[in-house]
Amino acid sequence: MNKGVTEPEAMESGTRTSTQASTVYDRLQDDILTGQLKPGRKLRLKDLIEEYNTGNSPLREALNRLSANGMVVREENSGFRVSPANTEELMELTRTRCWLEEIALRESIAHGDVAWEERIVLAFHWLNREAQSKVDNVKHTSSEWEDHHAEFHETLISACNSNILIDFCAQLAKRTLRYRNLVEVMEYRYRHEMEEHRDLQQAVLDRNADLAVELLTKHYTVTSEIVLTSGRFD
Amino acid sequence: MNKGVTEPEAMESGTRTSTQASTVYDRLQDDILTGQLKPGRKLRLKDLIEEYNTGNSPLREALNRLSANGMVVREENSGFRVSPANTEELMELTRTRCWLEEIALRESIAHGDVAWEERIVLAFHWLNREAQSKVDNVKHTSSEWEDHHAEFHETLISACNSNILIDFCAQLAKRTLRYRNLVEVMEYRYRHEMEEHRDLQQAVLDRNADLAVELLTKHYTVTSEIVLTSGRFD
DNA sequence: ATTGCAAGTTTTATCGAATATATTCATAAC
DNA sequence: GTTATGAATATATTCGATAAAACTTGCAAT
Repeated sequence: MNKGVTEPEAMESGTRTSTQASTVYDRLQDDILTGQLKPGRKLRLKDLIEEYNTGNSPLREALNRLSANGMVVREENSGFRVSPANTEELMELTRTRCWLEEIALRESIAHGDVAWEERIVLAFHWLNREAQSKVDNVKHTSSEWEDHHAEFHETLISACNSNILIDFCAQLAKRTLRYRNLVEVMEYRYRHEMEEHRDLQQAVLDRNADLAVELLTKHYTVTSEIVLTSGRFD
Repeated sequence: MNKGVTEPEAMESGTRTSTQASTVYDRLQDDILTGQLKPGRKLRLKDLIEEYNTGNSPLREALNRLSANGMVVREENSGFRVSPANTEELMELTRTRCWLEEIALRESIAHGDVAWEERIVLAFHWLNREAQSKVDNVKHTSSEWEDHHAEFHETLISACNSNILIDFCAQLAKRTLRYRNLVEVMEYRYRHEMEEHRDLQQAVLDRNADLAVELLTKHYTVTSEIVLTSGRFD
């Protein structure tokens, strides 16, 4: 509109240094993960441009990034859709996640230093606290708890000495989270997760790798099974 | 221009059903993997538009996809560059690759069926044949051998029952290949790779998981070390 | 010399329009 | 009824131009 004057002007939300493609990427990913955008749903460019109040190019760039991460599938010459969800994929995700996190956890336990232990203690503390406020019926967005939960699990494997592996695990965690958010019933969360996390943390701090791996694997497997029986996808 | 008649017209290369963004994606990836585009190199849009004879949008879409795969790094508001290469990353890649392929190989050996065995035999045959023609000084593009090589390793782990894991391994393979292509001296290939592949194949067909894993791990580790001592990155 | 600033230049990111491709719908032939 | 055909419509992809941001350069002050 104006060239020389670069009016700072009311900019939606103070997205200073970030690019538009990146913010719409974040929002899209978030909406997919939280289940706002349902699996398999066609992503019509025109609609998204309206919905996310952005332009053609940034939107397409975001979608292209998401497609490389498996969040979205690209259909050559006919646009994009949210990657479909099905039982088989959740099982595959869980299986693979157990394999990868086992390695990452063992390596972390073998090489983690004191600072790593401290980060675990802190992450557990925050998770616990959040869980407590949930029990006490304090208003909390479920996403806050999810953030702390993700943070806790990330911290456990953060000393594995491979950022690539950490990144893979993060991808698996995200894609799994989507399934959890697809089942409406939230009951499944009120099982013994607090105890599970406590025991897991203890085993890790004790450097008891075998036990820790067993607990972690069971944690993921049980969650997956609950989700599988609670929800119908595909 | 014309609608009903779809004039074929001189179209660069017969890109029928594929989109322009995808073809430039393939070419870019190829040029990065083969080392035509050196690590860390700035990717100026204007230059690439010329070089790849394409437009702004498809190019940016391709770059965005590549950035999600770690082939290219995005620098918010200042474009793209080829991901830098350094000793540490190669070591991390190799380490991670050994971990992941160990799992994938063990699973494949545990669950692979007869068809899988046949695919291995075939893949090995083609690789061997290609290697032979190399020894005989028959003209061969190095990429042909690389294709067969990749195919062989992919086949070994193809029965692991997790496409996600297979995909991760493929990513690691690609990113490792780039380092191999960075060292000009090709001598490193003329070691006992043929024997290594033969022994590996044998162990796999014998369903001797421990031996197979040992051979595979050594194969990757040795290659990595040779590359590390032959080339200087970072 | 070094730092700070401001115009000018280059490069990136985004927009709006044009083109190519897919999809739908109606009609006709079997 | 089912399949084939072709216009009409919708949608995706790409182009060319504009705006925004980063980077450079030159000059002035310390």
